[in-house]
Amino acid sequence: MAATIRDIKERTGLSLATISKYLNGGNVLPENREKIKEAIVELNYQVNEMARSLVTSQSKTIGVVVFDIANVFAGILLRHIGEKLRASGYAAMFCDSMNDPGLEKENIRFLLNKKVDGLLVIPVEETSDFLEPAFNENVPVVLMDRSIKDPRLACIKVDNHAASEEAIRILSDYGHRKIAIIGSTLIPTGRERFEGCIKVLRERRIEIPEEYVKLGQHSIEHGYRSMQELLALPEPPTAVFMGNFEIILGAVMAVNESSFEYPRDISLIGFDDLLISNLSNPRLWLAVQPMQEMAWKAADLLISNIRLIREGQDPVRSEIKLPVKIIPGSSIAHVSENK
Amino acid sequence: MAATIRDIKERTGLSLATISKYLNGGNVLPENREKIKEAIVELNYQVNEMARSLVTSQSKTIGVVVFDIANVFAGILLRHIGEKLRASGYAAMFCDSMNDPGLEKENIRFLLNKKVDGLLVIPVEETSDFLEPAFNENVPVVLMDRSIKDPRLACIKVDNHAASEEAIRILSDYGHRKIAIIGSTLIPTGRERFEGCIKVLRERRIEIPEEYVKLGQHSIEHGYRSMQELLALPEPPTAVFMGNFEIILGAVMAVNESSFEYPRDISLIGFDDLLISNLSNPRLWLAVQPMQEMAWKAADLLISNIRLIREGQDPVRSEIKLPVKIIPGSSIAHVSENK
DNA sequence: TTACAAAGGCGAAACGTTTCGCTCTGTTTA
DNA sequence: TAAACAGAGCGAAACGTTTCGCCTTTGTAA
Repeated sequence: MAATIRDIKERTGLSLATISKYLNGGNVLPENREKIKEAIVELNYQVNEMARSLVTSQSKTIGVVVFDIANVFAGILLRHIGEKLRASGYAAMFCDSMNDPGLEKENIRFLLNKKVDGLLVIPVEETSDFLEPAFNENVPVVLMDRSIKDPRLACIKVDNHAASEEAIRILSDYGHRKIAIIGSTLIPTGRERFEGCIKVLRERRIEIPEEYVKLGQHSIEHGYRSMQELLALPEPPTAVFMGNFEIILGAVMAVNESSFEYPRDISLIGFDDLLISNLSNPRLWLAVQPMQEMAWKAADLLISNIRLIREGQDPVRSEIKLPVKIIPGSSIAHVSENK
Repeated sequence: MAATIRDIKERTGLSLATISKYLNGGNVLPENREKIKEAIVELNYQVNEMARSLVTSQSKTIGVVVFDIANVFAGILLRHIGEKLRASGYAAMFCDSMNDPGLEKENIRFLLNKKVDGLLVIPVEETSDFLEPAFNENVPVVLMDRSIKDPRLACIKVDNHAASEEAIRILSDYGHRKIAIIGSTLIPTGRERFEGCIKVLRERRIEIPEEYVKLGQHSIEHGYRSMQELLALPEPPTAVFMGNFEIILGAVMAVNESSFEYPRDISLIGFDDLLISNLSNPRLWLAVQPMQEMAWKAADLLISNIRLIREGQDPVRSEIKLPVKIIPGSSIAHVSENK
């Protein structure tokens, strides 16, 4: 049905080798170049990527495995990944791990069978066992957002620790000493953020009572409930650090429903930009992650590692931590002495 | 490097044909079956899908094109699509159209070149021109959520019109006659919902002043601003219909920040479930879409059409409208006579 | 014991490219 | 003027499967 390179051969009288050379950008006499061009148009010829893949053993396809595809953070990352890969001629095959390590492992196998040239992963699992098949088949892997300790892995992430240190420092500089944290230690990024907070609180000798620490899921629900509980305390905090997008959403919802007003009664600073940055009123102080940069760097690194491996060289296994920018808002108030 | 079917041949003394038969579930003597199984394990053999694709001319890959991959609605649909395709041995290649018709058109071409077996599309464009290349190459297409008038297309969507009719009827049954609508006529689903509302309002002879109609983007921002404006009117509405998830998010945010309380001062009903359903307090009345059913039906239909085409039969081009369920909440109050 | 059918196995061709090593032609260099 | 060389083209092999038509074996019924 579809035209092949052989049909072009018939039509132009040239050899397969020459036509292939043309298709791959090699040197061909101007005269023949024209002939081939013409034949391609007339026959509506399209390269059969399957055949090409078979012989080059490159599928020009990247497997993308995300912890939760319905998550906004993941979605935005996916957008930028797709963009970048596409520009380099790669297609993206996605698999959703649904926060399930078992499924994640299956995803890797599935994609490896589909002969992806490389893997881009935002992992659920915290050890690298599930990536063993990829290592065995010499398929390069680049992690995003969440790193795993393994010398065979490269990772592009964000400096969560430094950013949350900075956030707490800001609250403290405004005079706050009753600081609560709503976050999660269930995932690595959450832990890093939490540890950053704690470090500065220790440094500045700010006590943090147990009831000011709200650790749970990175979910709207956790943000909402935690904020409600904090506001209901006999001695509520004067400032709250909110560990991610969903938590912010829930927590701000809770504040708005309550009799508290921010920043008058409570100061807020949060992690992740995404949608709400220019919407909430008053504007929130936010630690915003360089989503596009993270995605692009990861895609670039993966593609370059694929090339390196093909050329027999060693791939680059660096862990890169991108800086997080803190954007000022109007959600933090100075604390008067007596508070 | 990697083991091939030939290595298994060497090891077992069987022919390629027999081994292939085994791999594809054909009948093989128990004795040989064991031999092959053993060899596969020892050699760590994996079928090379590229070679298989070349000869069967099936890539076992579906192209999925979404209007905006960072959109929560799209994300949830993607999750269910991936799930279903996966279970049938198909991989999903995603492309993000970023709400850009030009990019959408490119996406189709790109995926067709990658030799996908079929296309699943939530379209940006409202005419089918951009799908012409798929029709030419006889690649089946199933639309989701948003239909396009073209006899060559199948579509699985939701009965937006009926659902919003129902929603307005409920508000009206509670006695409301000052009903505002925040929605969008920029996309087909938005228009269907809007028309459903209008139909019932007409039927029941409920006047709808211009300032009660807020049409814009399906965005948090539009919901937020519109609700603010509605509440600031000299004669604000007693009830508001909110056209989608993002609008609900923004609108509820605006209500919570205001001095209004729902349902006391204003009644609310919204379209789309997604995240907030069991969170907002008081609970919202919501029209929830059967996301999983929509995704699964679409994937099933596409796969079955792929089979039909391969067998030389005509694919099924139906447009299926799934019913939307309205889930009661506590966000609607009765209106007293004098209002 | 023969005949026959069914089951299982086999060799070879096919799928549509890329690539290696060779040849030919014409031009530059010493 | 001969030697060296670059540019362009070619034929054939290779990539790793599936599948077609044919052959062999085995078991069963007549």
